[in-house]
Amino acid sequence: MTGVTSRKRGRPPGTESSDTRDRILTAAREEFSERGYEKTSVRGIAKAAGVDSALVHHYFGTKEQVFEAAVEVAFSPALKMRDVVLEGPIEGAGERMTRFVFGLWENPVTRKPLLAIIRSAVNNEAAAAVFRRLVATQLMRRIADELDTPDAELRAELAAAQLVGVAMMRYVIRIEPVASADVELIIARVAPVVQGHLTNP
Amino acid sequence: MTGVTSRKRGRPPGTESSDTRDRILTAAREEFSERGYEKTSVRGIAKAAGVDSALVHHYFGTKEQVFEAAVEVAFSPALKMRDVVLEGPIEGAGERMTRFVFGLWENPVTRKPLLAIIRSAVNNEAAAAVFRRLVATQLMRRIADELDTPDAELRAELAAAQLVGVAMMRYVIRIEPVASADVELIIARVAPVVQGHLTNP
DNA sequence: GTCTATAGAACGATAGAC
DNA sequence: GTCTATCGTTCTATAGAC
Repeated sequence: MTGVTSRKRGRPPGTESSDTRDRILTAAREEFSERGYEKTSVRGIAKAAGVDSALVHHYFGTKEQVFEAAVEVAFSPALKMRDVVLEGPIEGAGERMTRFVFGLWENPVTRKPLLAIIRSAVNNEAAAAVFRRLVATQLMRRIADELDTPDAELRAELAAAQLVGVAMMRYVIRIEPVASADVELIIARVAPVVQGHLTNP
Repeated sequence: MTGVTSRKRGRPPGTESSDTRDRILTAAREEFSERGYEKTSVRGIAKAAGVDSALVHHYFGTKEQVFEAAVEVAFSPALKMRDVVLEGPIEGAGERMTRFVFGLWENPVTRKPLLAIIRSAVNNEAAAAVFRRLVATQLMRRIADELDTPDAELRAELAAAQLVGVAMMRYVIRIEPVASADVELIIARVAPVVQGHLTNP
């Protein structure tokens, strides 16, 4: 017997194992973010994680369930964004929102699930649903609730569209010069546009 | 002998056949635009065109060459855009550019190759190269040449990014309410933003 | 010009041994 | 918990008959 307390013996159900699960998730994020849903294979994830492909199915089930588990981490920072944007005067909401989004994209850790979602949502309906849930229902609608303008939801989405578009050009397709431009220069030009979408007449 | 003039006999080389080639191209555009590069199969294109898959290879070679032939039609209207945007006073360039782009997207015929390019460019490097050639080198750079502002190229690309972002939300991912909003309402909000990117201080 | 047939490879998923 | 083995499917691409 090990020197633990007097609870039930053995591992509690549902916690399963060591770090293998996390290694698979990390590998899955890497693969999905680089290749998108269709081009990523369960076998490729398994090889990158140094395990057998059957083990991936053992932990997560189908390929779609692996994807959902891999991108789930993108939701907590995204939900934080709502608070960040709404704390402080409305005149600064555009800049706070722009800075927050570029902060996520510039950080290699948070960038991966975002890339995975955007690369996959374009060709896969399940991933598109994840994208919609992330951008629209969870985020923009709540921000729109705080605007008392007509077309508030549409405005919030057009603001988001500017950010999504820059992300596409800079991080996904990598078109120059926007792909290599200093991020502060981009923020300086984009933040007023986002602000304008939210609050201009 | 047919009643033609006295040139060489038979069909000139390179023109090959009737309308089969066009039927394949139309089917290819349909498939690539709906599924993206990876999920589209040569067999699926062949079936949609009512021919054998080997015939597709016969006409175009590899799958990648089929793709290039299918999206080639997107280039002539895009090149026309440069002229449309630059004819007339610079104060109206934003609206002309916005109207032109939404005109392409709202027309089901021109929408298909655009969808094909954007759905494919996100996961396929060859398609990404097509996208870059279309958006950046052919279009935005030339428009930037006409602006005598600092960061002209970056400005032109941020303007394009707003349009790409709206296209993603409205036509690719289909997020509400922007997916169903009246196009004139969207143009009214987006055109000033595009104009601002191009000419604001 | 259009097809049949097939080579050769990769895929998702499962059953079951250890 | 981890792996071997394998089933059934689908894919690109080519060779070659008609």
